[in-house]
Amino acid sequence: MIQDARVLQPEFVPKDVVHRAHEINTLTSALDPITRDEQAETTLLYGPSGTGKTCIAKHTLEKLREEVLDINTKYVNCWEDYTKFKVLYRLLEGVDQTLDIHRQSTPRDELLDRLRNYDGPPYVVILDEVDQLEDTGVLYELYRTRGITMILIANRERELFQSLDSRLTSRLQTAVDIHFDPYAVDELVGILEDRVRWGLRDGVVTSDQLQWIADTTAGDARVAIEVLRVAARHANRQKLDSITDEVIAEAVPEAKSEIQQRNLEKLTEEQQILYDIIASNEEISPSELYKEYSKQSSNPKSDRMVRNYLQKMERYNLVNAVGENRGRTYRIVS
DNA sequence: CCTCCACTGGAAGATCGGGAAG
DNA sequence: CTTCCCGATCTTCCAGTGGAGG
Repeated sequence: MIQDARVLQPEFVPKDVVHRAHEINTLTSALDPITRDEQAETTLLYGPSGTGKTCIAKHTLEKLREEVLDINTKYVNCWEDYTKFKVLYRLLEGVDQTLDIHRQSTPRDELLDRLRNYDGPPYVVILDEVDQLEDTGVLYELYRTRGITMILIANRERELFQSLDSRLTSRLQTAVDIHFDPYAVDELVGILEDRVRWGLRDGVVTSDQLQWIADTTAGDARVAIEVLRVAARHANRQKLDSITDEVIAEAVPEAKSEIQQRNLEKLTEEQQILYDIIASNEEISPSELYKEYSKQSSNPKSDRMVRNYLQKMERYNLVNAVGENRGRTYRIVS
């Protein structure tokens, strides 16, 4: 059934990307100055999840590496590395400058200084989920650092700019914007067909079935590929010769809940308590939520901290806050 | 209109835990 | 071992917002 499981993993970046030619071209020409050893403009990639932003950024950078001998690149996911320190640390990793960084011997701004002093080949960095940064001031610092070209990825343009440093906002007027729309059904089918061809044995899934998967996933390639992965895994376990309609029907909700589950697992114990309380109520007011939380937690944190947790859970898209001020209630994202 | 109050989120400082030096 | 320093986490304090009710 499964010949190469890697192509069904979420991080997989194909060698050949069939769609998004326009986006790739725009990004490629924005990065073109690098081939002449000149400074390239910052690029901003926007679009909902599963529209190929990360994939296209990585893919284009890979092509650039084939063309330019002397270049450093680095991918940083700001969701995982959301502090200024971690982002800078990752970037130094990309140029092998972290060897002797220890927390004690490293004064506060040493990391940035080191990046500034870096005078190697052009350094192109992808900062994914950049709106998740707790301190976006680091972007301004990086913007001012010669030799570093940034590719910034965010879900929504407006939300990104709200969180940005005003000094940076004005400078990004000249940045190259690339918008990503959800995939059309036939594009999504094409993407799935490629993955099937590379990763599964011939004939295990029909094109009608791929069409069906594409239809139910609303242009989100991440979810569509996850459905395919879950379906292949199920069929494999049940020792079937091919993926049946039944298997797909099961895989659709399961894939969606697996994606949700992965986010839930990132929550701390305290955050789990909050999530469970909200989940057991249709909606709940902040004060009631905190009262209940204090009762259930063996080591309750302050209400201010709980507000931080809830903010984080909102960003993970697990919890929804409806209304402002007095009227606000929290509920679970279904 | 004004006051009250539940709620938000920024700022500043305390505390925690880990790693390294003495 | 103790002491020191760091980032991360958490608390404390507080100004601001806007709806409810006089």
